Amino acid sequence: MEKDDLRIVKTKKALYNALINMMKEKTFEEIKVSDICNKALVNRTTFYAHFEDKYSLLSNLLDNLKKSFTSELEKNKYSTSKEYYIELIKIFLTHIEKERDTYLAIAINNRNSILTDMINDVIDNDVITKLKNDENLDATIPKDIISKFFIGAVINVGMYWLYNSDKYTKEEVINYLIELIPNEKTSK
Amino acid sequence: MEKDDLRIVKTKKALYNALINMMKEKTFEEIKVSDICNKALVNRTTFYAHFEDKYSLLSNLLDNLKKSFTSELEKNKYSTSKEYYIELIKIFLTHIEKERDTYLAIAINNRNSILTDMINDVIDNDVITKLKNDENLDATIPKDIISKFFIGAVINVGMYWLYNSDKYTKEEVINYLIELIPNEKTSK
DNA sequence: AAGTTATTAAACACTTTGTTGGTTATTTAT
DNA sequence: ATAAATAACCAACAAAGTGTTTAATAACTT
Repeated sequence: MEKDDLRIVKTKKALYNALINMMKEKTFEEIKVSDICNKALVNRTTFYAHFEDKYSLLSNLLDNLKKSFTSELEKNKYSTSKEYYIELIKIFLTHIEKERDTYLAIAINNRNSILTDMINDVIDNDVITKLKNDENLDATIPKDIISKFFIGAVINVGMYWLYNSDKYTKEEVINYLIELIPNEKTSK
Repeated sequence: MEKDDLRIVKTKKALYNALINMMKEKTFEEIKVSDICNKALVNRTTFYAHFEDKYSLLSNLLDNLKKSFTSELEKNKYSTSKEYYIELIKIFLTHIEKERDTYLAIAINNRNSILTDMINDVIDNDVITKLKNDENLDATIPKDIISKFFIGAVINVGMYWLYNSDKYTKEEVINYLIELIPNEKTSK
């Protein structure tokens, strides 16, 4: 076993944490590799043994986030589109609550669209097939548009909530979002 | 007059254009000041005579965009929230259509949240006061949440449309968005 | 057409990056 | 508990990019 070597696990974790904490105070671009290493108490040579550069460090961090989110999403087994969206909202908000520090770092650094891309990657196929089977939904609006609309709205509210966790509880935000998402045109 | 000196106008424009065109092919971080200058046929010393660094160049570019968008928005004199939103959507899509190159550069570089911030800056006060006077709107959902929801959704669809201008016309996208925005709870 | 000022060119110190070779310390597996 | 393996450390390095300065040249304004 190479990857489970405690030293590797320890240094990688230290580097991730250092990056997250610094991103809460500085722009990602202002952060130098040596800054990260100083904060993480890791030698710069060691950094380069594990990551190509700081971009690779950030991208690995986001990959981990994506994996964690994906695995949480797989529990969503609702089939109708409305129920599916509601469950997705709950899972997403719970996820960013759990990983608050990381998401704050991303939000402060204006990298929200990375999240948009990530969530698109994760749910797009899933959502589109779900929407296909949903008879209730208004057929005049293309599914890809609906998906973008929904994802953009939820992420933007989610990121806003990060800064205002004291203003609204998670449950409140979830309820607001559920009320706001486009209703099926059942009358049609 | 200093600022109207043709040489200044010309070099600044050349630098802006060079940046926009390079951002369509490269990451902003990969673009070096000397790259911009080479493409713009401007000496590097001249660059530093006008801008602190490349971040300042980008930020000035976005300021210009913001000014142009703001002045277009000022024509929106609708008072009810629904009408206001519809007009906002039209103005926004027309705006990104006009400035397609710049927005594409921003979108490709994952800097969409800069737009979110910009639009929030521009309309937030405006929208909130409009919503205050709107009796039809469901009072149980806070106005800031509605605003974030709406802005996130519209920007995400707008950015998606940039990549798919051949798939949907502007008018189609506008109509989809109008159908998707949260309806007033007139029944309440 | 004269005066002003932006642009250019070359050279500079400085910071950050990414790499290398040799040494020390930690972990794993026997 | 110890030996073998390998990760982390340290110092030094070349290369690339940044931002500034100086003096000469070119372009614009009135």
